[in-house]
Amino acid sequence: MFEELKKSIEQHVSLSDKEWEVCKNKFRPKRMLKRQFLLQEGDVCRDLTFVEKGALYSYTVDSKGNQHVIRFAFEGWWMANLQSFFTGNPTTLNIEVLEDSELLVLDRDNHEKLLQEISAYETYHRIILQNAYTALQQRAENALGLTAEEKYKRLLEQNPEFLNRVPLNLVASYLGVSPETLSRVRGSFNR
Amino acid sequence: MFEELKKSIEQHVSLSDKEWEVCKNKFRPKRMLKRQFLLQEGDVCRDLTFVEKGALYSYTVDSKGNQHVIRFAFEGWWMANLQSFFTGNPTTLNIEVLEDSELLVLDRDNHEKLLQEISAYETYHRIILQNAYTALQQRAENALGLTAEEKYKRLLEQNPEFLNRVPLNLVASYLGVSPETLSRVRGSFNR
DNA sequence: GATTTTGCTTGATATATATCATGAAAGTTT
DNA sequence: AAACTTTCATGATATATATCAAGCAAAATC
Repeated sequence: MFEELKKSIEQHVSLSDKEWEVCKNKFRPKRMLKRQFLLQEGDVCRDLTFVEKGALYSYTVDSKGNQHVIRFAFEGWWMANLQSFFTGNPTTLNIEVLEDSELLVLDRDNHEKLLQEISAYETYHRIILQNAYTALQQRAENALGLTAEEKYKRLLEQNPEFLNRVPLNLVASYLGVSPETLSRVRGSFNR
Repeated sequence: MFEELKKSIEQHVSLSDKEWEVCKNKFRPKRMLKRQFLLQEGDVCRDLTFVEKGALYSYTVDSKGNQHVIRFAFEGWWMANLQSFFTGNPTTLNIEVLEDSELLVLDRDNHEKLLQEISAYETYHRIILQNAYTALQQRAENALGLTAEEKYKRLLEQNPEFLNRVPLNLVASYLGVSPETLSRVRGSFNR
Protein backbone atom coordinates (compact mmCIF):
# COMPACT_ATOMS: atom_id res chain seq x y z
CA MET A 1 0.00 0.00 0.00
CA PHE A 2 2.91 2.40 0.54
CA GLU A 3 5.28 1.17 -2.15
CA GLU A 4 4.88 4.06 -4.54
CA LEU A 5 5.24 6.67 -1.84
CA LYS A 6 8.39 5.06 -0.53
CA LYS A 7 9.76 4.88 -4.04
CA SER A 8 8.94 8.50 -4.67
CA ILE A 9 10.61 9.71 -1.48
CA GLU A 10 13.70 7.57 -1.92
CA GLN A 11 14.15 8.87 -5.41
CA HIS A 12 15.00 12.25 -3.92
CA VAL A 13 16.20 11.83 -0.33
CA SER A 14 17.12 9.02 2.08
CA LEU A 15 15.13 8.16 5.16
CA SER A 16 16.09 5.87 8.04
CA ASP A 17 13.70 2.98 8.70
CA LYS A 18 12.51 4.78 11.77
CA GLU A 19 11.84 8.00 9.92
CA TRP A 20 9.96 6.09 7.27
CA GLU A 21 7.75 4.51 9.94
CA VAL A 22 6.96 7.94 11.38
CA CYS A 23 6.27 9.32 7.96
CA LYS A 24 4.10 6.50 6.74
CA ASN A 25 1.87 6.62 9.81
CA LYS A 26 0.89 10.19 9.11
CA PHE A 27 -0.84 9.20 5.88
CA ARG A 28 -4.36 7.85 5.68
CA PRO A 29 -5.12 5.30 2.95
CA LYS A 30 -8.29 5.93 0.97
CA ARG A 31 -9.90 3.99 -1.85
CA MET A 32 -12.00 5.78 -4.41
CA LEU A 33 -14.00 4.73 -7.43
CA LYS A 34 -14.12 6.21 -10.89
CA ARG A 35 -16.21 9.38 -11.13
CA GLN A 36 -16.06 10.13 -7.45
CA PHE A 37 -14.97 13.60 -6.41
CA LEU A 38 -11.90 14.06 -4.27
CA LEU A 39 -12.50 17.80 -4.20
CA GLN A 40 -15.33 19.99 -5.42
CA GLU A 41 -15.49 23.65 -6.29
CA GLY A 42 -16.28 25.60 -3.14
CA ASP A 43 -14.67 23.08 -0.79
CA VAL A 44 -11.49 23.76 1.10
CA CYS A 45 -8.66 21.45 0.10
CA ARG A 46 -7.78 19.74 3.38
CA ASP A 47 -5.28 17.17 2.17
CA LEU A 48 -2.30 16.58 -0.01
CA THR A 49 -3.10 13.41 -1.93
CA PHE A 50 -0.59 10.91 -3.21
CA VAL A 51 -1.68 8.40 -5.86
CA GLU A 52 -0.57 4.86 -5.01
CA LYS A 53 -2.62 3.33 -7.78
CA GLY A 54 -5.08 4.65 -10.33
CA ALA A 55 -5.54 8.09 -11.80
CA LEU A 56 -7.04 11.48 -10.97
CA TYR A 57 -7.60 14.65 -12.87
CA SER A 58 -8.33 18.23 -11.88
CA TYR A 59 -10.31 20.79 -13.80
CA THR A 60 -12.09 24.11 -13.56
CA VAL A 61 -15.43 25.08 -15.06
CA ASP A 62 -15.55 28.55 -16.58
CA SER A 63 -18.46 30.99 -16.69
CA LYS A 64 -19.74 29.47 -19.94
CA GLY A 65 -19.78 26.01 -18.39
CA ASN A 66 -16.75 24.80 -20.29
CA GLN A 67 -14.47 22.37 -18.54
CA HIS A 68 -10.71 23.03 -18.54
CA VAL A 69 -8.52 20.16 -17.44
CA ILE A 70 -5.63 21.43 -15.36
CA ARG A 71 -3.65 18.25 -14.85
CA PHE A 72 -3.66 14.53 -14.43
CA ALA A 73 -2.08 12.45 -11.68
CA PHE A 74 -1.11 8.79 -11.96
CA GLU A 75 0.79 6.38 -9.69
CA GLY A 76 3.55 8.20 -7.88
CA TRP A 77 2.13 11.67 -8.45
CA TRP A 78 0.77 14.17 -5.98
CA MET A 79 -2.49 16.03 -6.35
CA ALA A 80 -3.93 18.95 -4.44
CA ASN A 81 -4.96 22.53 -4.79
CA LEU A 82 -2.00 24.09 -3.06
CA GLN A 83 -3.50 27.53 -2.84
CA SER A 84 -6.57 26.27 -1.04
CA PHE A 85 -4.55 23.83 1.06
CA PHE A 86 -2.17 26.47 2.36
CA THR A 87 -4.53 29.42 2.68
CA GLY A 88 -7.72 27.65 3.73
CA ASN A 89 -9.66 29.50 1.04
CA PRO A 90 -12.29 27.57 -0.91
CA THR A 91 -11.08 26.14 -4.17
CA THR A 92 -12.30 26.74 -7.71
CA LEU A 93 -10.91 23.37 -8.70
CA ASN A 94 -12.58 20.01 -9.05
CA ILE A 95 -10.60 16.83 -8.60
CA GLU A 96 -12.23 13.73 -9.95
CA VAL A 97 -11.25 10.08 -10.04
CA LEU A 98 -10.42 8.85 -13.53
CA GLU A 99 -9.66 5.23 -12.64
CA ASP A 100 -10.48 3.34 -9.44
CA SER A 101 -7.71 4.47 -7.13
CA GLU A 102 -5.76 3.81 -3.97
CA LEU A 103 -4.76 7.11 -2.44
CA LEU A 104 -2.70 8.28 0.52
CA VAL A 105 -3.92 11.48 2.06
CA LEU A 106 -2.01 13.80 4.34
CA ASP A 107 -3.83 16.58 6.15
CA ARG A 108 -2.26 19.86 6.98
CA ASP A 109 -1.46 19.10 10.62
CA ASN A 110 0.37 15.95 9.71
CA HIS A 111 2.12 17.67 6.84
CA GLU A 112 3.37 20.39 9.19
CA LYS A 113 4.51 17.77 11.69
CA LEU A 114 6.48 15.95 9.03
CA LEU A 115 8.09 19.18 7.84
CA GLN A 116 9.25 19.85 11.41
CA GLU A 117 10.14 16.36 12.55
CA ILE A 118 11.84 14.97 9.47
CA SER A 119 14.12 17.35 7.70
CA ALA A 120 14.50 14.98 4.76
CA TYR A 121 10.74 15.22 4.28
CA GLU A 122 11.01 18.97 4.05
CA THR A 123 13.67 18.59 1.37
CA TYR A 124 11.54 16.05 -0.45
CA HIS A 125 8.54 18.35 -0.34
CA ARG A 126 10.59 21.23 -1.68
CA ILE A 127 11.91 19.17 -4.57
CA ILE A 128 8.42 17.98 -5.43
CA LEU A 129 7.20 21.57 -5.45
CA GLN A 130 10.08 22.64 -7.65
CA ASN A 131 9.40 19.85 -10.09
CA ALA A 132 5.71 20.64 -10.15
CA TYR A 133 6.61 24.23 -10.85
CA THR A 134 8.90 23.46 -13.76
CA ALA A 135 6.38 21.02 -15.22
CA LEU A 136 3.72 23.68 -15.02
CA GLN A 137 6.00 26.20 -16.65
CA GLN A 138 6.59 23.77 -19.47
CA ARG A 139 2.86 23.37 -19.78
CA ALA A 140 2.21 27.11 -19.85
CA GLU A 141 4.84 27.48 -22.56
CA ASN A 142 3.24 24.74 -24.60
CA ALA A 143 -0.21 26.22 -24.22
CA LEU A 144 0.86 29.54 -25.66
CA GLY A 145 1.61 30.13 -29.29
CA LEU A 146 1.63 26.51 -30.40
CA THR A 147 -0.65 25.10 -33.05
CA ALA A 148 -2.87 22.15 -32.22
CA GLU A 149 -0.50 19.83 -34.06
CA GLU A 150 2.52 21.12 -32.18
CA LYS A 151 0.75 20.71 -28.87
CA TYR A 152 -0.02 17.13 -29.77
CA LYS A 153 3.57 16.43 -30.79
CA ARG A 154 4.89 17.87 -27.55
CA LEU A 155 2.48 15.75 -25.60
CA LEU A 156 3.73 12.69 -27.47
CA GLU A 157 7.27 13.62 -26.49
CA GLN A 158 6.66 14.71 -22.93
CA ASN A 159 3.68 12.70 -21.67
CA PRO A 160 2.87 9.89 -24.10
CA GLU A 161 1.31 7.89 -21.25
CA PHE A 162 -1.59 10.36 -21.14
CA LEU A 163 -2.79 9.12 -24.51
CA ASN A 164 -3.13 5.55 -23.32
CA ARG A 165 -4.89 6.23 -20.06
CA VAL A 166 -7.01 9.29 -20.63
CA PRO A 167 -10.05 9.71 -22.92
CA LEU A 168 -9.21 11.99 -25.81
CA ASN A 169 -11.82 14.57 -24.93
CA LEU A 170 -10.02 15.17 -21.63
CA VAL A 171 -6.66 15.29 -23.36
CA ALA A 172 -8.14 17.84 -25.75
CA SER A 173 -9.33 19.94 -22.85
CA TYR A 174 -5.89 19.65 -21.25
CA LEU A 175 -4.30 20.91 -24.47
CA GLY A 176 -6.87 23.63 -24.92
CA VAL A 177 -8.22 22.42 -28.26
CA SER A 178 -11.58 20.96 -29.22
CA PRO A 179 -11.96 17.16 -29.24
CA GLU A 180 -12.67 17.31 -32.98
CA THR A 181 -9.47 19.16 -33.69
CA LEU A 182 -7.44 16.72 -31.61
CA SER A 183 -9.04 13.83 -33.43
CA ARG A 184 -8.18 15.34 -36.80
CA VAL A 185 -4.62 16.13 -35.78
CA ARG A 186 -4.14 12.53 -34.69
CA GLY A 187 -5.67 11.25 -37.89
CA SER A 188 -3.42 13.23 -40.19
CA PHE A 189 -0.44 12.60 -37.95
CA ASN A 190 -0.73 8.82 -38.06
CA ARG A 191 -0.75 8.68 -41.83
CA MET B 1 19.20 48.70 -1.15
CA PHE B 2 17.59 45.87 0.79
CA GLU B 3 14.24 47.44 1.61
CA GLU B 4 12.13 45.44 -0.81
CA LEU B 5 13.70 42.15 0.19
CA LYS B 6 13.14 42.85 3.85
CA LYS B 7 9.56 43.81 3.13
CA SER B 8 9.01 40.66 1.11
CA ILE B 9 10.41 38.38 3.80
CA GLU B 10 8.57 40.07 6.64
CA GLN B 11 5.33 39.77 4.78
CA HIS B 12 5.53 36.02 5.30
CA VAL B 13 7.76 35.22 8.30
CA SER B 14 9.54 37.06 11.09
CA LEU B 15 13.30 37.30 11.39
CA SER B 16 15.37 38.51 14.33
CA ASP B 17 17.72 41.41 13.59
CA LYS B 18 20.62 39.02 13.77
CA GLU B 19 19.05 36.58 11.33
CA TRP B 20 18.30 39.42 8.96
CA GLU B 21 21.96 40.47 9.06
CA VAL B 22 23.07 36.93 8.23
CA CYS B 23 20.53 36.71 5.47
CA LYS B 24 21.25 40.06 3.90
CA ASN B 25 24.98 39.38 3.71
CA LYS B 26 24.45 36.35 1.55
CA PHE B 27 23.04 38.47 -1.27
CA ARG B 28 25.14 40.32 -3.79
CA PRO B 29 23.79 43.63 -5.15
CA LYS B 30 23.94 44.06 -8.89
CA ARG B 31 22.94 46.92 -11.15
CA MET B 32 21.86 46.24 -14.68
CA LEU B 33 20.77 48.37 -17.60
CA LYS B 34 17.86 47.97 -19.96
CA ARG B 35 18.43 45.35 -22.66
CA GLN B 36 21.17 43.56 -20.78
CA PHE B 37 20.84 39.84 -20.33
CA LEU B 38 20.67 38.34 -16.88
CA LEU B 39 20.54 34.87 -18.37
CA GLN B 40 20.89 33.56 -21.90
CA GLU B 41 19.76 30.37 -23.53
CA GLY B 42 22.44 27.75 -23.03
CA ASP B 43 23.75 29.21 -19.78
CA VAL B 44 23.29 27.58 -16.42
CA CYS B 45 21.18 29.64 -14.05
CA ARG B 46 23.55 30.19 -11.11
CA ASP B 47 21.49 32.60 -9.04
CA LEU B 48 18.11 33.36 -7.65
CA THR B 49 17.51 37.01 -8.42
CA PHE B 50 15.40 39.38 -6.39
CA VAL B 51 14.28 42.66 -7.96
CA GLU B 52 14.83 45.62 -5.63
CA LYS B 53 14.05 48.15 -8.31
CA GLY B 54 13.27 47.98 -12.01
CA ALA B 55 11.84 45.21 -14.13
CA LEU B 56 12.89 41.98 -15.83
CA TYR B 57 11.22 39.58 -18.20
CA SER B 58 11.90 36.03 -19.26
CA TYR B 59 11.15 34.42 -22.58
CA THR B 60 11.90 31.47 -24.81
CA VAL B 61 12.51 31.47 -28.54
CA ASP B 62 10.86 28.64 -30.43
CA SER B 63 12.11 26.78 -33.50
CA LYS B 64 10.48 29.31 -35.82
CA GLY B 65 12.25 32.17 -34.08
CA ASN B 66 9.14 33.41 -32.32
CA GLN B 67 9.56 34.88 -28.88
CA HIS B 68 7.28 33.72 -26.06
CA VAL B 69 7.30 35.79 -22.91
CA ILE B 70 7.07 33.58 -19.84
CA ARG B 71 6.81 36.14 -17.10
CA PHE B 72 7.69 39.57 -15.83
CA ALA B 73 9.27 40.54 -12.52
CA PHE B 74 9.02 43.94 -10.86
CA GLU B 75 10.08 45.30 -7.48
CA GLY B 76 9.65 42.67 -4.80
CA TRP B 77 9.51 39.75 -7.23
CA TRP B 78 11.90 36.88 -7.71
CA MET B 79 13.23 35.69 -11.03
CA ALA B 80 15.18 32.58 -11.98
CA ASN B 81 14.96 29.45 -14.01
CA LEU B 82 14.38 27.05 -11.16
CA GLN B 83 14.92 23.95 -13.22
CA SER B 84 18.34 25.09 -14.35
CA PHE B 85 19.21 26.50 -10.94
CA PHE B 86 18.46 23.28 -9.10
CA THR B 87 19.65 20.74 -11.64
CA GLY B 88 22.61 22.60 -13.12
CA ASN B 89 21.34 21.89 -16.62
CA PRO B 90 21.61 24.66 -19.22
CA THR B 91 18.51 26.73 -19.59
CA THR B 92 16.30 27.36 -22.60
CA LEU B 93 15.20 30.63 -21.07
CA ASN B 94 16.38 34.16 -21.66
CA ILE B 95 16.06 36.76 -18.92
CA GLU B 96 16.39 40.31 -20.06
CA VAL B 97 16.28 43.65 -18.29
CA LEU B 98 13.20 45.67 -19.15
CA GLU B 99 14.01 48.75 -17.05
CA ASP B 100 17.31 49.74 -15.48
CA SER B 101 17.38 47.63 -12.35
CA GLU B 102 18.85 47.06 -8.93
CA LEU B 103 19.01 43.38 -8.24
CA LEU B 104 19.98 41.13 -5.36
CA VAL B 105 21.46 37.83 -6.42
CA LEU B 106 21.82 34.71 -4.33
CA ASP B 107 23.93 31.84 -5.60
CA ARG B 108 23.18 28.25 -4.83
CA ASP B 109 25.73 27.83 -2.07
CA ASN B 110 24.40 30.81 -0.18
CA HIS B 111 20.84 29.72 -0.79
CA GLU B 112 21.59 26.29 0.68
CA LYS B 113 23.31 27.90 3.66
CA LEU B 114 20.31 30.09 4.34
CA LEU B 115 17.94 27.14 4.08
CA GLN B 116 20.01 25.31 6.71
CA GLU B 117 20.90 28.18 9.01
CA ILE B 118 17.67 30.12 9.14
CA SER B 119 14.55 28.02 9.35
CA ALA B 120 12.36 31.05 8.74
CA TYR B 121 14.13 31.50 5.42
CA GLU B 122 13.24 27.98 4.47
CA THR B 123 9.60 28.71 5.28
CA TYR B 124 9.76 31.94 3.32
CA HIS B 125 11.26 30.16 0.33
CA ARG B 126 8.57 27.51 0.47
CA ILE B 127 5.79 30.09 0.55
CA ILE B 128 7.34 31.97 -2.36
CA LEU B 129 7.50 28.75 -4.35
CA GLN B 130 3.90 27.95 -3.51
CA ASN B 131 2.75 31.38 -4.57
CA ALA B 132 4.75 31.19 -7.76
CA TYR B 133 3.15 27.85 -8.42
CA THR B 134 -0.40 29.06 -7.95
CA ALA B 135 0.27 32.16 -10.05
CA LEU B 136 1.61 29.96 -12.80
CA GLN B 137 -1.40 27.70 -12.55
CA GLN B 138 -3.66 30.71 -12.90
CA ARG B 139 -1.66 31.73 -15.94
CA ALA B 140 -1.87 28.30 -17.54
CA GLU B 141 -5.62 28.32 -16.99
CA ASN B 142 -5.93 31.74 -18.59
CA ALA B 143 -3.82 30.74 -21.55
CA LEU B 144 -6.08 27.82 -22.39
CA GLY B 145 -9.51 28.16 -23.85
CA LEU B 146 -9.90 31.91 -23.42
CA THR B 147 -10.49 34.32 -26.28
CA ALA B 148 -8.09 37.21 -26.79
CA GLU B 149 -10.59 39.58 -25.23
CA GLU B 150 -11.07 37.42 -22.17
CA LYS B 151 -7.32 37.13 -21.71
CA TYR B 152 -7.07 40.89 -21.80
CA LYS B 153 -9.88 41.31 -19.29
CA ARG B 154 -8.26 38.87 -16.91
CA LEU B 155 -4.98 40.67 -17.21
CA LEU B 156 -6.76 43.92 -16.35
CA GLU B 157 -8.19 42.24 -13.26
CA GLN B 158 -5.14 40.29 -12.16
CA ASN B 159 -2.10 42.28 -13.31
CA PRO B 160 -3.16 45.74 -14.46
CA GLU B 161 0.34 47.05 -13.64
CA PHE B 162 1.73 45.13 -16.59
CA LEU B 163 -0.07 47.41 -18.98
CA ASN B 164 1.61 50.53 -17.62
CA ARG B 165 5.12 49.21 -17.49
CA VAL B 166 5.47 46.75 -20.33
CA PRO B 167 5.36 47.45 -24.09
CA LEU B 168 2.23 45.98 -25.61
CA ASN B 169 4.07 43.68 -27.96
CA LEU B 170 5.56 41.91 -24.92
CA VAL B 171 2.20 41.81 -23.19
CA ALA B 172 0.78 40.27 -26.37
CA SER B 173 3.48 37.64 -26.36
CA TYR B 174 2.80 36.98 -22.68
CA LEU B 175 -0.88 36.45 -23.47
CA GLY B 176 -0.15 34.35 -26.54
CA VAL B 177 -1.85 36.65 -29.05
CA SER B 178 -0.43 38.79 -31.83
CA PRO B 179 0.31 42.46 -31.10
CA GLU B 180 -2.28 43.46 -33.70
CA THR B 181 -4.99 41.42 -32.03
CA LEU B 182 -4.16 42.86 -28.63
CA SER B 183 -4.27 46.36 -30.07
CA ARG B 184 -7.69 45.71 -31.60
CA VAL B 185 -9.05 44.17 -28.41
CA ARG B 186 -7.94 47.21 -26.45
CA GLY B 187 -9.45 49.52 -29.04
CA SER B 188 -12.87 47.95 -29.00
CA PHE B 189 -12.74 47.52 -25.25
CA ASN B 190 -12.12 51.17 -24.50
CA ARG B 191 -15.11 52.34 -26.48
C1' DG C 1 17.98 69.32 -35.30
C1' DA C 2 17.80 65.47 -38.31
C1' DT C 3 17.41 60.59 -38.61
C1' DT C 4 16.42 56.23 -37.11
C1' DT C 5 14.07 53.16 -34.17
C1' DT C 6 10.30 51.75 -31.30
C1' DG C 7 5.55 51.30 -30.11
C1' DC C 8 1.13 51.25 -31.58
C1' DT C 9 -2.90 51.40 -34.73
C1' DT C 10 -5.79 50.14 -38.62
C1' DG C 11 -7.16 47.70 -42.97
C1' DA C 12 -7.38 43.57 -46.12
C1' DT C 13 -6.78 38.83 -46.58
C1' DA C 14 -5.64 34.08 -45.26
C1' DT C 15 -5.97 30.30 -42.20
C1' DA C 16 -6.37 27.48 -38.16
C1' DT C 17 -9.67 26.03 -35.22
C1' DA C 18 -14.34 26.03 -33.12
C1' DT C 19 -18.87 24.72 -33.74
C1' DC C 20 -22.70 22.09 -35.40
C1' DA C 21 -24.25 17.79 -37.02
C1' DT C 22 -24.08 12.86 -37.90
C1' DG C 23 -22.68 8.19 -37.40
C1' DA C 24 -20.35 4.17 -35.92
C1' DA C 25 -17.63 1.32 -32.77
C1' DA C 26 -16.66 0.00 -28.13
C1' DG C 27 -17.87 -0.34 -23.46
C1' DT C 28 -21.65 -0.48 -19.61
C1' DT C 29 -25.78 -1.37 -17.62
C1' DT C 30 -30.18 -3.52 -17.40
C1' DA D 1 -28.96 -10.06 -25.56
C1' DA D 2 -30.76 -5.46 -25.83
C1' DA D 3 -30.50 -0.77 -24.71
C1' DC D 4 -27.86 2.82 -23.45
C1' DT D 5 -23.75 5.61 -22.87
C1' DT D 6 -19.22 6.87 -23.96
C1' DT D 7 -15.66 7.60 -27.14
C1' DC D 8 -13.98 8.78 -31.37
C1' DA D 9 -14.13 10.12 -36.28
C1' DT D 10 -15.51 12.95 -40.22
C1' DG D 11 -17.90 16.56 -43.07
C1' DA D 12 -19.73 21.37 -43.67
C1' DT D 13 -19.74 25.88 -42.11
C1' DA D 14 -18.64 29.86 -39.20
C1' DT D 15 -15.44 32.63 -36.81
C1' DA D 16 -11.55 34.26 -34.23
C1' DT D 17 -7.10 35.30 -34.90
C1' DA D 18 -2.72 35.41 -37.52
C1' DT D 19 -0.40 37.40 -41.15
C1' DC D 20 0.83 40.88 -44.44
C1' DA D 21 1.06 45.70 -45.29
C1' DA D 22 1.08 50.60 -44.49
C1' DG D 23 1.34 54.64 -41.71
C1' DC D 24 2.12 57.68 -37.84
C1' DA D 25 3.68 59.63 -33.42
C1' DA D 26 6.91 59.53 -29.78
C1' DA D 27 11.28 58.36 -28.20
C1' DA D 28 15.93 57.43 -28.80
C1' DT D 29 20.17 58.08 -31.21
C1' DC D 30 23.29 60.42 -34.02
